[in-house]
Amino acid sequence: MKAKELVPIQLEKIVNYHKALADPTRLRLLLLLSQGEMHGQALAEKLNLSQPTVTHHAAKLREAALIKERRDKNTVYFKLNPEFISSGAEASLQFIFSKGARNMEEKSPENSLKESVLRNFFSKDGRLRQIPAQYKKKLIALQYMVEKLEPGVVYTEKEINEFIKQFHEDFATIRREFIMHQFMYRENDKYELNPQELWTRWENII
Amino acid sequence: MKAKELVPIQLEKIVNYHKALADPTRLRLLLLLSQGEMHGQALAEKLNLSQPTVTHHAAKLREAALIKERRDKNTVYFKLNPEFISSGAEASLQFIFSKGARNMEEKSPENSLKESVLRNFFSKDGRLRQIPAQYKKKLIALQYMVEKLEPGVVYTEKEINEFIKQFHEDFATIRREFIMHQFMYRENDKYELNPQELWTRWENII
DNA sequence: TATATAATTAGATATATATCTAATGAGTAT
DNA sequence: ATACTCATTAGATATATATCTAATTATATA
Repeated sequence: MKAKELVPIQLEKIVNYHKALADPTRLRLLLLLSQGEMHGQALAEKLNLSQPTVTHHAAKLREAALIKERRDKNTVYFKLNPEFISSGAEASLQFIFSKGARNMEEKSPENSLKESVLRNFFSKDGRLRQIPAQYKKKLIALQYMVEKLEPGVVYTEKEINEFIKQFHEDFATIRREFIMHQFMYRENDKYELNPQELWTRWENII
Repeated sequence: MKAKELVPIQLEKIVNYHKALADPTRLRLLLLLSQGEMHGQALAEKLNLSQPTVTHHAAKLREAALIKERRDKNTVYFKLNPEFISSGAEASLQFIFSKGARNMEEKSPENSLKESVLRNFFSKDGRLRQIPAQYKKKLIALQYMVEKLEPGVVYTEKEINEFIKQFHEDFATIRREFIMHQFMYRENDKYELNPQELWTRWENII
């Protein structure tokens, strides 16, 4: 747990899924929610926790997409997101048994390249120092950023610009690259992620 | 993470399963093992870790029954225990969706009773202060201890005695109780756990 | 017996995180 | 406006844990 390591997105997602479930309080919370919707106060009572602690756990579960929330007046109701609970389990099994990842070697050139690109072109706080000139490296950098967008969500151009500005000032160029290399799809100034299969390669998982 | 909480065994098992998978290094390790058996040194190299760190992770994975080991000369080979990997995932899904746990209430009398027995009859280091006289409480204490044994393992009488002595001096009485209440099965001074269904009740999970 | 190799244990250290209290924010109702 | 309620954020603290190096143990071989 010493150095802040650079963990590939897919791997990180699986880790977060399991982290979310690796705590007895959160499991109890989910078990409660399996009986139906419940709001924060009720959870705090039933679980014998303070409200802030419930908020804390809810945040973790939300990040792992294990629960959904809705707000009514000033009360927040939580409920399970069952789809994601099982799909996460499936994903991690697939990952471990590496179905379809036969031709993925731990130390393939792709991986060391990816590592070095992420290390060299991104600063510690996650900003892109400069857009790589070399084609392959540029793709790696683009993919790294685009993976932080939510699949299925329709973004406005403004939102995309803001998103890209997190990483680099030149949002116009990068936005164009996103489209050009098929990471995203545009219609009437609305942007959406293309299906991952279009741009993910198994080689990049580890 | 403040007070050392008393976590029921089944819940703890699911937590440990997910903890084991909640670390990128361990996932990489499993992914490597999915290609086949590998020994410690090789893992250390491939993962860029020191040998002690590999031992550390291997221990976690072994505790969660995710890998198996065999020793040849002075080399230890690790391999996946695929059965457990998927059964753990299944168990946790079952748990969360609490199939068959309909009649389990968070604050059922059973649970508060269990909690109070565990709190009052076991000291902080896990020893049994005294054998509860009351039937229901005695069962709870016995179950708590017996759950620390490994299913499927055949123990000698001596081993069972040693095991019980961890908790209480009077191993003879407790050993007899184990048999009497169907927690264990004996033949020719060999002891084995009975199938859990025989003595676990869903009410006791939370 | 002495030496070599692999693994584990012990101990140190830095990071992560579960929990609390106190303060702040958000929304409603009087 | 004021007070009330639920939720979140900030900050503090204790525990857990991932990693390393050094020391020890286990097994094999010369």
